[in-house]
Amino acid sequence: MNKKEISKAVINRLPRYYRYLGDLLEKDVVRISSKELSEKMKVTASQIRQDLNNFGGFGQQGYGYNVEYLYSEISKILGLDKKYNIIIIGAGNLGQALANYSDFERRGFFVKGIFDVNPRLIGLSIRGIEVRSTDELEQFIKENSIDIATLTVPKTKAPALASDLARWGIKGIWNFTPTDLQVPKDVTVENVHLAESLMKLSYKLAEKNELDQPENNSEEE
Amino acid sequence: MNKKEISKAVINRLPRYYRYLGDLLEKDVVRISSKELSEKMKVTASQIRQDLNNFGGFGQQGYGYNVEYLYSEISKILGLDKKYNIIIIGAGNLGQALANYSDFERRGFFVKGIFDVNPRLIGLSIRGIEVRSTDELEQFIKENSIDIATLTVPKTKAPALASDLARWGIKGIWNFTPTDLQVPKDVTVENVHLAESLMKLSYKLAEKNELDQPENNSEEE
DNA sequence: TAGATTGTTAATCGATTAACAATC
DNA sequence: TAGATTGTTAATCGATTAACAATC
Repeated sequence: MNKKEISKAVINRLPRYYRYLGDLLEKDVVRISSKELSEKMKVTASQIRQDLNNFGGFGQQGYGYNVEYLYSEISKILGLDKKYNIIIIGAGNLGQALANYSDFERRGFFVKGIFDVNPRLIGLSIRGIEVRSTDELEQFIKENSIDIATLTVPKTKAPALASDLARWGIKGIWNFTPTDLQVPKDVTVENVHLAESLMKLSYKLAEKNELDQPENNSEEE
Repeated sequence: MNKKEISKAVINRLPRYYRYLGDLLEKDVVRISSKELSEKMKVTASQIRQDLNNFGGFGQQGYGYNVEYLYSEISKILGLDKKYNIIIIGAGNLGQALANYSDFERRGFFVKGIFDVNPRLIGLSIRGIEVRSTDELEQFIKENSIDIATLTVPKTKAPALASDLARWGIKGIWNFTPTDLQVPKDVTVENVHLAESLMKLSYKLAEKNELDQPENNSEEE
């Protein structure tokens, strides 16, 4: 039916290709071969060619890839040619930081609303966007055709909120809460688990430390 | 020499096990089998057993795993039994949000300093920690034996900063800038690429949309 | 045309799952 | 003891890398 499933590993690498191509574009690089790119990105040229060929033949034998063209093709693959209306739920520090991150708009993500339960935050203006009460969520989502909700609320509030959002027509959840949300299959969740990221760093540090130690390998004394 | 290399896939899953076990612990669950846990986490029981056995036999035949014990073992594996001194470089919105995220302290990560180049931010106090000038970085790192630096600075500043930090003895970098940092191999980098995360969400949304469309498969008209 | 480099098939490697003997 | 469930080996599956014919 539709082309064979793209593996998750490939999808995870796409934004990175996009970033490197953007950097090349800024430096006015016109063409690049999979070999050159592979050296910059520290992956194999083979992997780059395999990955890209999941989506089509974007290169030319004997030439390589045109940077601008490939950049724009990947941008389409990533859906960055579309516009998304997004809201941020939870106007705490992280929510505010995300609201202030104007870079998202360049990529087509427009912050239409910010919500919180805290009366002290409601009414506050962040980059010109007023913080609203979460009571208004349902109506706001429907009236402003919101596609994506960013969740920066306390963990305990997340599950109920996620199912409400799904019911109200949200199609994507950018989840910053440390939980795995249960949502209907027409809703997509992308997680940012900061605490887990920090733990991975901690693991790697601890691991290196062990290798350095003269290593006391004996069990009990 | 040392036990066989742990794969990256396993390490990435460890913090998630840790989170689920923490949740079970809060619910006063005493024991759990790989089967039960696998149903909660939506992975195979086999994978759980394989993953854990990379680090040792934490379970007991016929019984399963003691939640508290396993939790504490994983915590050690992740290096969460150690204390880390951390600084945040870049006191913008995201830096401030991270500084305010007190939860890190519970896991042994102590924010000792916050730094910025902006004179308007210097002197400001965040959770009782004064924002300092980046001029003081080298001295501060050495005097306070800082282990980890969190990078929430503009992309352009990141590469030079990373190599300075390595020189000054930082062992881990939690990198929020959209770049892959070049560091000596005794320094560990853990990336949080928010823009890339959002692009993955965007990809998944775009992909679903395509499947819904009646799919106009013809090339050009 | 000759040289370069892709697109793609085949080979290898690694990770996941299944199966089951060991054992609590 | 019988039942349950681990730890671990073997089988399968998928992803990465290598190789090379196609072709610009």
